[in-house]
Amino acid sequence: MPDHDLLLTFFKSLADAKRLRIVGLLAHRAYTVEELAEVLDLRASTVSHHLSKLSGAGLVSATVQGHYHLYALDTDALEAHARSLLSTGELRELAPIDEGVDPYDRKVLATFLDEEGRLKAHPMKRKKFEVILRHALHTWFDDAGPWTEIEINGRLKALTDDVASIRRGFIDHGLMCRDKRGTEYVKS
Amino acid sequence: MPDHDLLLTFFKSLADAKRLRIVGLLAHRAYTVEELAEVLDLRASTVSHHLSKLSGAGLVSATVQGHYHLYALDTDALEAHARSLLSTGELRELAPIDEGVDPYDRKVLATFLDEEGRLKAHPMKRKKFEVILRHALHTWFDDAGPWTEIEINGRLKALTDDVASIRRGFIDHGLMCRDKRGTEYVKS
DNA sequence: GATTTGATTCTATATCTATCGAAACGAATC
DNA sequence: GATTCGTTTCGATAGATATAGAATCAAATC
Repeated sequence: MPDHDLLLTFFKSLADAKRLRIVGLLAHRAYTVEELAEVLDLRASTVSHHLSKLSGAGLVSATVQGHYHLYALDTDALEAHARSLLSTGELRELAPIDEGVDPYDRKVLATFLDEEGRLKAHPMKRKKFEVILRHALHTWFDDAGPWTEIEINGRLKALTDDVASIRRGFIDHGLMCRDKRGTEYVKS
Repeated sequence: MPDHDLLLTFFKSLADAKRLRIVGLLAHRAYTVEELAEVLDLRASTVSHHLSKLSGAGLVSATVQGHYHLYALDTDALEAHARSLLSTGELRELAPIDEGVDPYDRKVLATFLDEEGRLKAHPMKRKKFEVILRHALHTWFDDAGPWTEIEINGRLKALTDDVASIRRGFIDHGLMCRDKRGTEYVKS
């Protein structure tokens, strides 16, 4: 799970009054589900739901003890997230911005990529397709290479399922070429 | 606004993917509403709504600049909240509980401790066992710690010969936790 | 003053989620 | 094995909220 989603589930898990109180209670000692239900004036099923959210964010964990499930706070996870809020550096990584990309390219990318950065449609115009190609090359092939076809396909999976079109595009548009034996690819 | 609600609005304000990205973007530089709308692919009115939430939590603030409203991140507010997550002490204040020996506890202690204050039997009920644990913690571990396992065993000898059960109970019930190296114990 | 531009407010809607009750489940007890 | 007890899962519902669009507002430009 990328950094962004990790932080998001973290915040979502704490964005509820009852769950905040649960964390507060668990900061004192471990509780069972029914104990929490009693204190919070909720049904056990509701508390269970809250605990599953907190546990999904890694904030609490249960140790099964015969009949009971003892829920305890994981203070380390809390600290880890808190620390990432203290550095603006980490915050910046939440929203990487493409410096150096010129306005036209940015516009094209915004049009053809969705929020996850996946290809929404194939640009018909050659010029726009090349913007996509350069973006892909810069994003997933920043190392020196060479790469096998399998390797290339694997990396491009993040962009689109139609990896072949992109791979062929790299060749056709002169951004990559094959080595002598034709088995491996390298940047031109 | 009490501590609890402050933290709640803080978490609610960040419990949204778009708002997290806004914070990430503002960590780079200040943005206007329409700039953000463009980048996030949202209407200006929606962005305005998000910014009002963030501003309600004190995370961003706008400086009016002629035509534009320049929104900037308030890193101090972020740090302040992050810091409160780092101390379990502050977390406990989220859910104050009434310490003090209540009648029920006294009854349990009378049942399971003999005249010398030694454990007559192991309570089967979890709740009663915890009464014993809290009593032991309060009686023999009033100092700050940390303690080695040997030290803990020594002190608990006054309570019972089966020191291991109690020591394990401290951990399982969230009253103590181990330090990083796992060699020493400290109150949670 | 009229117009334009950027931002906010208001209203409506579609999605999400907190909550409950019922059912299912697993472990301990009878 | 049947039962009980604590927990989780499922289905339904009511309340919250993210979003868009229209209307409003404020400042700058004409």
